[in-house]
Amino acid sequence: MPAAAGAGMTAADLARYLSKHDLVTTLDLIDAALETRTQDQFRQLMVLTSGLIPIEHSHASVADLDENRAITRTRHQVNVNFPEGWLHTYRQLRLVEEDPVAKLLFAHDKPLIWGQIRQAHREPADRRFYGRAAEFGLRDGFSFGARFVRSNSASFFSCAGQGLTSDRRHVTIIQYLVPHLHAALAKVHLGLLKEQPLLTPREVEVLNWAKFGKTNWDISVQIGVSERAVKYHLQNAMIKLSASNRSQAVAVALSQGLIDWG
Amino acid sequence: MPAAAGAGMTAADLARYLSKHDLVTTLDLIDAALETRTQDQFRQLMVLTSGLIPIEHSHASVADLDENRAITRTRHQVNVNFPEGWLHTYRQLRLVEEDPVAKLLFAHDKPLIWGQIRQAHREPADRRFYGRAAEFGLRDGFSFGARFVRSNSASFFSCAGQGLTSDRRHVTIIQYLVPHLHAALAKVHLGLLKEQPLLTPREVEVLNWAKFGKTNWDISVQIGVSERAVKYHLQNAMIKLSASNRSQAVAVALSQGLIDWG
DNA sequence: TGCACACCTGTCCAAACGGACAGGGTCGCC
DNA sequence: GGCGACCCTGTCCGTTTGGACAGGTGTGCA
Repeated sequence: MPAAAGAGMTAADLARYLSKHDLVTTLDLIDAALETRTQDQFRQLMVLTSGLIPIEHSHASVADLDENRAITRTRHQVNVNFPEGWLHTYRQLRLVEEDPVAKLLFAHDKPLIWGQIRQAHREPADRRFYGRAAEFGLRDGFSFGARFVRSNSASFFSCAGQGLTSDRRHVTIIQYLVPHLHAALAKVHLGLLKEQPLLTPREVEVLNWAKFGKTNWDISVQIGVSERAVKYHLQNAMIKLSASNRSQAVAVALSQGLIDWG
Repeated sequence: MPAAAGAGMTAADLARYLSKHDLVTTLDLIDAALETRTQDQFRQLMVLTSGLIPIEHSHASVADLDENRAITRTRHQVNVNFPEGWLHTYRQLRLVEEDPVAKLLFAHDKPLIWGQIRQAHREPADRRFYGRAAEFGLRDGFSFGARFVRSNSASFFSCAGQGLTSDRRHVTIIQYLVPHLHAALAKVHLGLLKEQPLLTPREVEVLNWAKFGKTNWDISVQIGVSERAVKYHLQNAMIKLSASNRSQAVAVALSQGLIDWG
C-alpha cells in the first residue's frame, strides 16, 4: 500500500537506504522545522541536516520566479555557512542570470545534483560559471527548492560538500525533508517581513480595523483620534502598499502577512 | 543537542519506543499527509495510522472554539469509521456540551487519554456520558487536536480502540503525527469550503477584481456588464459574507479561501 | 405552471471615500 | 540647528460606494 509520494519515492526507499538513526534524526528534523520561526533556528535546522548528510556549506533564499519558473529576484537570504565571497560575487555580477541551476531548478520537482548539471551543460558561459564557483571551493553539492502556492516565488536551497553526489540515501533524505525545510523558511521569511516594518504601528492598527469593514469614523472613535488622522494613516498605507483603495490595501497587507487574520 | 519540541518530546523517545518499521511508517504518513486534499485521502491517512497504532474507530472534525477554548460548533466532519449511531446521538443530544474531552482538549496541548479523564471526572453527568459512549463500544481511546492560527477554530481527532491507553509508544507517535494530520485536515476542510459554493461564480469574479482595488466601473468594463450589475454582485457577496463593505468582503473571502491570493 | 435562483439593468440619494490644499507637534539623528 | 520619521488636525471637492426603489431575462426543478 504505497502511501506516498513525489518523484517516485516509496516507503521502501526509507527502509532500504536509511538507518534507524537516520530515520530518528529525520523525524526530529521535521519536528524542529515546525517550530522554526527565526533565522537562527533555521540555521540550527541546517546544521542538524548536515549531521545527516555531509553538507559543508549551505544557503537558503526566497526568490521570485518569472513565467518560465526561472529565478529573477532574491527577496531574502539566510546564509548558514556559504562563503561570503561567493555570495558577494554572485550578487555583484548578477550570476543568477547565468546560473544553470537557477534556470533549471523549478522546471523539475526534484533536487538538482551539481555534478550532473555540470556534465550536461558544457557551454563556455556555463564552464565560466563553474570555474568561478570552484574558486570558492564549491564543486560538489546539490540544490533543491519548492514553490509557494500563494505567490510566484519559491524557496531555493543550496548545499555544498565533498561527496554530495547522487547517493540514494542523500536523495531520499532530502526528498523527505524538502517540504518541511521549505515551510520553515517560509515562516522565517514571514517573520523577516514583519521585522522590517514597511508599515508604521498606526498604519497596521488602522488596516486591522479597515479589514473588519470599519469606516474612517468608526476607527477614529476606536483609536481615539480624529477622522482626518485615520484618513492620513490609511492613505500612507495605501501609498506604501501600492494600493488604489482600502480594499486593495487590506488585501495586500493580508497576503503579505503585514496584518493578521481574524 | 535536543532539537525539538512540544510537551517534553525528545529524539531519544523516538529511538527508544519506536521500531525502525514504526519510524518508516511515520515518515511515510507525514509525507502522505502533505499530499492530502480530499476526504478520501484523509480517510486513507487514518487507515495508515491505524496500522501503526491499534485504532479501531477514528473520526476528525473542524470545530469552533469559544474564549475558554471549549468546542462550541462543528464545522466539518470526516468520519473514518466511527459508529454512525454514536455520531447521530452526539449531534441529536448536543453531547458536545457535556463531553469532558471537548471541554478539556484545548486547555492543554497534549493528547487526552479517555481512561485518564474517566478516572478524574466522576460527576454523575460525566458518568452518564461515558455510559452512552460505552453503548456504542467506545471505551478506550484518546483525542487530540490543534488550533488554527488564522481563526478561532481547531481540528479535533478522536480515536477509539482496545488497549489505547497511555502507552509511551502510542503517545510518541501521535505527538509527532498531530501537526501533520492537523494540516492535512485543514486542507481537506478548505477543499470542502470551495465545494459547497457559498458564492456564485460571478460574485467570486467580482471579488477577485475588487481585491485589486478596481472600482465598480473598472470591473464592469473587464467582465463586460453594466456598472449596476457589478454593484449587484458585490452587494450579494457582502450579504453572504456578512460584510459591511467591499474591504471586509475581500478580507473575509480571502481568509475563508473563497478567492485566491493574487 | 409556479417557484427559486442566478443574472442583468435602471434611477435616486446620502454617506463614505480619496486626493489635494493647508497647518501643527514630538522625537532621534547627523 | 536642520532633517527626516511619525503623529495629528483642518477644509474643500469630485468620485465612489452602499442602500433603497424599481424592473427585466433565462434556467432548472417540483
